[in-house]
Amino acid sequence: MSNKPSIPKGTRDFGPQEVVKRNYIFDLIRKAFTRFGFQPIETPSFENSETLMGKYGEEGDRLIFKILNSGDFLRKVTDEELNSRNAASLTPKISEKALRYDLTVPFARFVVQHRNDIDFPFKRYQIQPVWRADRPQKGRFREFYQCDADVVGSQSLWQEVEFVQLYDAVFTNLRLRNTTIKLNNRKILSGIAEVIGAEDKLIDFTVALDKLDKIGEEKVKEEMLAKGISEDAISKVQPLFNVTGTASEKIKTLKSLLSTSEIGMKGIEELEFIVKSIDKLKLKSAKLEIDVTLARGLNYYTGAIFEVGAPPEVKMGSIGGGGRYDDLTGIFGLKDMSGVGISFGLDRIYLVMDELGLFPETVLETTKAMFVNFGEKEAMYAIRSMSALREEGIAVDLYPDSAKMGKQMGYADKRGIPYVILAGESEVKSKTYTLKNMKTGEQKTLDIDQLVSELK
RNA sequence: GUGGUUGUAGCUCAGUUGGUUAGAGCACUAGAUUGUGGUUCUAGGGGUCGCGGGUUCGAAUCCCGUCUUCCACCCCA
Repeated sequence: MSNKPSIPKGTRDFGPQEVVKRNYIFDLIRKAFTRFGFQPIETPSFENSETLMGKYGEEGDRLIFKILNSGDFLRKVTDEELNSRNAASLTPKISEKALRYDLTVPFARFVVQHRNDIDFPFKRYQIQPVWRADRPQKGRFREFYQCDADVVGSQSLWQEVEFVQLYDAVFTNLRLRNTTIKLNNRKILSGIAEVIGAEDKLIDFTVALDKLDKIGEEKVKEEMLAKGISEDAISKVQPLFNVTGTASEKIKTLKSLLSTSEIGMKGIEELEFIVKSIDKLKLKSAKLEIDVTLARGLNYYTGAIFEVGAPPEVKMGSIGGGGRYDDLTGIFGLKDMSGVGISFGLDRIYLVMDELGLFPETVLETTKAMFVNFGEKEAMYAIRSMSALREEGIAVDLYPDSAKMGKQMGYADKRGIPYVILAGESEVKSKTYTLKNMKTGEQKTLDIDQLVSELK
């Protein structure tokens, strides 16, 4: 058993049932993207390292899977470089490619590279796997799918409004109720930092604030102090720790807190527009909630920030996120191209839906009916009949060997095939079929037209 | 990257302070049942106890290393 086969940690095999269920989610997301006017693109699994490196912060660089150069990749490395044992300086010399870490940065690269062929505003969607050299844990894998929709080339806040509706549409179609779309704005966070005079500590401040509902007010303050934010500054934003009530009450609190900050007020204005619009339009199953502690995500967000929380009865991190980035393509040399986008975490949505039993039973019924094999003549009759059924779009199968009935029935039962068709000597003679419903045990004799309409 | 946890049959797990030939349930195969599955009964196959090393007369059991699983932190979908 020393050669027991295995797969790398954080990766998974998917059996037929899992793939069918995953495809169910993929299909609904893809349909929603299409209905909202997005067009599909795909980018390579791996990019040039310089495209990815440095875009996700230091932490992100560590989590990017690097691909070793082909051939004699150590030839050009000097002894000195090798002996220095400095991974950061050695890595670019032996690895020039890396697996994509998300879909947003490759998309930015795509936009810049194809700018002359793209009609702006450009609405694209992309459903592909990404890889992170992370340590796996619940809902966290090293290979997972992201389903992204972004718009570039428009600063209109209607995009944000539409993205909230898109989230709502997808989760409603998945029958995933009680999701929470948390909304914040980077400008509000900048405004807060400005008010307390700690602009340079914006990241530290927001990272600490983000943990509020997890570790509590006291611990957050402790962390802020530890990061060098003054006690005076913290007390200035005391109201921030208790922003409660309705959306308009929250906005009111924020307005009084940030009245001196121009950027902060701009952020509130944007937030208010989105909230008021959604209020008029109404959501079907999701809940939109202002959350000023929402700060996670990539540093490139400059406006709205979204994050979707799973239904509260499931313990799971966020199942989606996104936001506006005014200058994403700037890093690739294309300035003033505002973008906004959202992402669905397919693998986590799957886990949540599985836990809540939200997959319709019918998704597993991939094959509708199976013919029992009675022998050569009968098999020919079955094959002929199957052609007709398949042309009608009905998925049917024939047990390949004329094994014992019990065995054939057991096979159909285990595969979850809902109907078995018995076509033996007498049926062949009378050009009929005995259709057995595996759930009820009920059987009836039908001709081909009746069979088609029964299985359709 | 830090801390903890896990690994015994295809699956879920027992296995005493180290002591003969490592067990159960489910699953699998065959039969009871020659045109009827999910229930039942009977019989059978299947494990160098994750891997490597050490201690010992003797290791699934103790020690070290390593890989893997799951969890928390960091960060994030």
